[in-house]
Amino acid sequence: MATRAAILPDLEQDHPCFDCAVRELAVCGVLESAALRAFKEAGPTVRYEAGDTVVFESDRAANVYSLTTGLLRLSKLLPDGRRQIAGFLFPGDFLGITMEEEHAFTAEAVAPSTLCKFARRQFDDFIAKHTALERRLYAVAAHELAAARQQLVLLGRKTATERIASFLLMLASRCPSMPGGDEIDFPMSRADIADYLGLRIETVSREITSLKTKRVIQLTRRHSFCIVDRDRLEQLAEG
Amino acid sequence: MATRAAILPDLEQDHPCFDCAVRELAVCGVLESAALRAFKEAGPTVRYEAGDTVVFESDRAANVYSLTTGLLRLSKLLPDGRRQIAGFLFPGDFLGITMEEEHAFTAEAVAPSTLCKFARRQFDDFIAKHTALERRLYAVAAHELAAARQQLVLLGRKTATERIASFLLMLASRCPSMPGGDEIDFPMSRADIADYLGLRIETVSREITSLKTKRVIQLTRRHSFCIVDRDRLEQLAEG
DNA sequence: CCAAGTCTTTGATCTGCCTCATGCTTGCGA
DNA sequence: TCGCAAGCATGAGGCAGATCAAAGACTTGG
Repeated sequence: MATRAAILPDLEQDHPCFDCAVRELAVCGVLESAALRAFKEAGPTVRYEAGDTVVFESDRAANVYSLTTGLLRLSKLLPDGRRQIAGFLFPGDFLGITMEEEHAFTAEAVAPSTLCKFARRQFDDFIAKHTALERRLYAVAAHELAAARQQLVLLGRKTATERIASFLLMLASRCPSMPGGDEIDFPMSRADIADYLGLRIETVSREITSLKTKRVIQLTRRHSFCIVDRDRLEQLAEG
Repeated sequence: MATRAAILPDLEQDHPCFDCAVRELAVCGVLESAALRAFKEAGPTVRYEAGDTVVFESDRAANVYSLTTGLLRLSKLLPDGRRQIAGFLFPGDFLGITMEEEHAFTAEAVAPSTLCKFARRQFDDFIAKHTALERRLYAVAAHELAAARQQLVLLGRKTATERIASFLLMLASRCPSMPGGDEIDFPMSRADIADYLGLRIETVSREITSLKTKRVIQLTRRHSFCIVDRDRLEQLAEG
């Protein structure tokens, strides 16, 4: 995905973006040194602790964000308390894909997170001048759309076992494991997983136990696991 | 949504776009007469009958389309035959939001449909020269993303009754009824509805019957209905 | 106008996941 | 180190929606 060199030649070593681990992944990845400097000047770096709300659904969409470290969840609450998590945002992901006045979903930090924050007005002015960024944003939106539609297949047609297996494979592809190790850390709770997969926490717990018993995965700690039999897991994910 | 006048002053009366009923709704809505002429020259109008496949998942995404009349469904098939419909495309909708090489979903005609077809290469060249179109495409992608995520809430957390009620309200807002009348026509079968809502056809049929019995809706013919008690229907859709 | 096929409705029964209940584990502050 | 709260696991039983079965209701073609 990211093909250019990790270090921009003309960027000062003390610039906040200089050692950003996700610049290539993020929307900023398409910007040259000068454009990147101007871009970063448009907004500060902000930090949220686990559980904090970054944006609330129906709030005016006054800002957009680029997640640099941590994990966010995008969720919606029904009047009676039922919750659906529409997706998780990983480092490099963009928060604020909309042309509407209000946010449609709540974004909360699942783990301590840092984000680059931009006023939407300034952000819009900026992309109008930088076509590459505009195209990148479209690519990101198209990619998110395909991912959301893929999740529709999971929620509409997959069994509990298939959902859990699919979820673990997604984690494996998105959560970086220790170099050399194959242990995958994930900060979300069983409740988050349940609300993402359209299940109840008891079912999530039972299915994970079942995969452990069948020696498909191994639970190292509560929030980390290893894939023991990847083929079998992929098989289980498809049905 | 569409704010400009319905008729472009400089467009010839015999131009295929002249009496296009959905030009304002479609991506073309942002183009001036000259740009629109150039745009339309880039691709022919094509027609598909009910059941025809417009694009197949995993096909190379060589073309993009703008739907002018009819109805399409976007679907995905699991290896064992389970099907999920990710969405329906109504006149004015755009088909081909992706930066990938391949289509992720199959698009089929639910009713006889006409589309403006564009080679993707030419389409990309064109949008690079017309910023307004590029922004409009981003707006469309963002809108579709929000709709898909809203559908995730339905599939993950709503009951069968809530799903059907939500679906009927969506139809009411998107299927134009006869002027003066409140009868809503929809061409999709019970199987399509079931695969869109993550239910079985028997459940769809039972829920529709139940709403009819409760005098919330009235079934005029198999593929058309009237909303008798809209407040109640909206109440049922939310839970 | 009728025959044959397809789509839809309705009924009876089954089952996967939910609900409710309880105990266990883990982490954290006193 | 202990105690307590929050999160997680596990068991028993229930229910919404699936599955199986069969009978209407349109549609199409001869």
